[in-house]
Amino acid sequence: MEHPGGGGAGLGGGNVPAFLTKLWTLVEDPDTDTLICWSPSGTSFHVFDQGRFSKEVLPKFFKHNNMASFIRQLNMYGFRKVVHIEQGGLLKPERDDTEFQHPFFIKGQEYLLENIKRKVSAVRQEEVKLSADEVNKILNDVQLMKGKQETIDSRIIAMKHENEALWREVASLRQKHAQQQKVVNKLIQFLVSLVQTNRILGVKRKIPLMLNDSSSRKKNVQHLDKTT
Amino acid sequence: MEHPGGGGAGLGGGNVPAFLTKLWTLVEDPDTDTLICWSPSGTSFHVFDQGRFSKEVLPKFFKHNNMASFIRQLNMYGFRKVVHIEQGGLLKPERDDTEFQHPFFIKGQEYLLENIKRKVSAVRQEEVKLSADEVNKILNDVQLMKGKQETIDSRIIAMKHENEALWREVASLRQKHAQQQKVVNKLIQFLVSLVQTNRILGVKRKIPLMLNDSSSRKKNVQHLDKTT
DNA sequence: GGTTCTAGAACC
DNA sequence: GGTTCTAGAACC
Repeated sequence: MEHPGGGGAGLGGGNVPAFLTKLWTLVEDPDTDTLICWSPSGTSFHVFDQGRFSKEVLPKFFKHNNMASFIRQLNMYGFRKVVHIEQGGLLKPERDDTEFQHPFFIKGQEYLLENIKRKVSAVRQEEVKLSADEVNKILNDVQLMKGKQETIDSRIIAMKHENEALWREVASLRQKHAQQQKVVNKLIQFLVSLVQTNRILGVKRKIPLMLNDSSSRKKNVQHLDKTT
Repeated sequence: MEHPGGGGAGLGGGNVPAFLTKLWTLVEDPDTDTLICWSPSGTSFHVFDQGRFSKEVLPKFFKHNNMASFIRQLNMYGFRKVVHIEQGGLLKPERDDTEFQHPFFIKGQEYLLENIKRKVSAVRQEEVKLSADEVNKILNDVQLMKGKQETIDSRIIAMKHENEALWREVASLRQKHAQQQKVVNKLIQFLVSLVQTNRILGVKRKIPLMLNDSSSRKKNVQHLDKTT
């Protein structure tokens, strides 16, 4: 069913595209050897006189008579034109001779045809399909992120400074507190001695102090001790 | 000097590319009318029998005898093939007839040739020339920046918390300091009254206090007052 | 998957 | 800018 075209060369096996089976038949056919045939080595084929070939041979196998369409198909299947080095204008006044080749199109190696794959259609792979507009959008985003990072960086620096100043103030306040505590202790010490003196003198007076009040919040900030 | 090819049709004026002057000459030349000539309306031209045309006419004007190269040049200059609707297989068994047209290629309007411009070479505009590899590199950079920003964000949050705790400790310490100051004041007040009492009793003693010492650093942290 | 017209790209 | 080989893309 997948074997259209009356090539009739007994091409079985794998699913070989119609173009390849037709091409094989075309090259093999001795009747058309004056226009299309294997090269002597069997690794390529020649087309002579494109004008006659396209008008007399192509229509028998394809739905057209254009050499360009034939070449397009060859390229689509990975065939490459064989380029010849200039022969310095020898005897032959240049015969109309075009040669094509494909690593899996070899005379006598019919089974290799299965390895010739048609190039995938041009439906883009989506991956690289980026318009200039989309690229600009990405670059714009990057620019925005750059700006945001600079903003954040300066904010971090400001916070760092604020933090350092706070640590200094905390240290200062703690020191101040310790100093005051010393003062308080000395005062109390002094008072005690004074009271003792006064007691000797018979003086009695109530002392309204709240010495324990200021040390009750100490636990709140213990986890802040600098460790860095 | 910029006028090669013996067109000789008296093409003066602007800098018309050689291909266009040659093409004009070719189409005008009555000797080649059986192979290439104006259409009856003069808005396009026909090529008959590509085989003979490419082998007999092209070499006389160009450095090749390939129809494909001729068509490539036509397309390069913006010519378009004129596609004909199928004539339902009338009398003519299809003559080898190809027609091309360009809005500025009009019979008798030679001066219009200057308006036909060769399409710019395929040297990419650099802007959209991005390989998948380069795109991936950019996307990778964006990803890295994203990660960096997340790191910074969490660091900012940590610093913010630390800062808030510090502000709380500063407030606490200030309050503690104020409390202590009250204590100290009360102690001093008490002492003063006590001393006065003692003076009455004839007691004399030197008081070794350093009350001014703890308030001398106050200016260091004045700029930290919270304003938010 | 086949056919057609046009364009890309390398080389000259 | 010209020539050549190959590919893109639309349409069938």
